[in-house]
Amino acid sequence: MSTYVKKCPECGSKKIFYNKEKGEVICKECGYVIEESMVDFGQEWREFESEGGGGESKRRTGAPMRHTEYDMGLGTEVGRTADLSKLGKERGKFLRLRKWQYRISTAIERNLKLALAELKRVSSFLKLSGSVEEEAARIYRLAVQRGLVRGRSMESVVAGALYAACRRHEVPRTLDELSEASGIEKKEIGRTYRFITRELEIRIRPSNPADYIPRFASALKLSPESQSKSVEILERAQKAELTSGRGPTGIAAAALYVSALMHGEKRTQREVADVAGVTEVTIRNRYKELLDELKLDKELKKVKKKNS
DNA sequence: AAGACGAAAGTGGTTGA
DNA sequence: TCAACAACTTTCGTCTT
Repeated sequence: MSTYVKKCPECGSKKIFYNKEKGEVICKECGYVIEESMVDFGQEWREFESEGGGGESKRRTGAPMRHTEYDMGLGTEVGRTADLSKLGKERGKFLRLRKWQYRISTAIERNLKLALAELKRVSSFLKLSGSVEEEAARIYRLAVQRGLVRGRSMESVVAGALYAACRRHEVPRTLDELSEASGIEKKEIGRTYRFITRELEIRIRPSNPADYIPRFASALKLSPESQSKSVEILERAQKAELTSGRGPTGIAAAALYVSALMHGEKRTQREVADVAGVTEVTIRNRYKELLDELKLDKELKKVKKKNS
């Protein structure tokens, strides 16, 4: 998978700690800050209406900037109003230029229209929120501006942008889900995702296993109690340094599996594995680590006695 | 019979020389 | 650029419920 940190680049230690409040990833061994808080990609559009008083002066004219509109409501054109008769020799050049510009811009617009249509399709398939969709559109637009689409299919860049947007908004989807929704291979999405985030210098911190819990839990129809228990387990796992370098989905799946057991809502490893997009083996491994390190086996036995 | 468990070999990606 | 490596998967045999 993608960009969760495995080792400290400074001292090579694997003791890596993830501090959500500060948005930092720190090596416990040498204190090296591996990832700073992310670049501010805050929304361009803000609502000033509700503020009493001075709001009026700040308000923009015209429609809000929406990145999902294919040309943001703006457009550039080589002047139409120039007096052609004054141009003399330059006239031909001017017309050619205008034609060229027209061709290029319509080509870009067509591409953007297509891309945004695809983006909306995939995003509604995954039931993503509007703000994630906006973010993805922004990322895609940036990618186009930097010429990063060249040599890649438009669809894969869209998928990569969506994947990145989801993670920035801490509602991560798995590569498998993106792959299913977009019809692009997992590998390809991962590749373009890595490429565009590197080129655009979009910093994305390692995804937090807890972000996956709500979705997985509801897919498994687990009670809210099990769900919050699994989050608690995850917190303890982080403290025990069980999470760094591991696939976040596997850890989330194992935590859910245990907490379901503890609340008498047994799900098979296979069921959990399927919704989390990992194998039973991975769940078993994480599960075993959780029991060993967090002494959960005692709690489990208590529950078992209760039930018998 | 289904699910859980674990060993062994294979895959794709990262890292460090 | 290449080899070592860690995480994860696939496959399969055995044990448990």
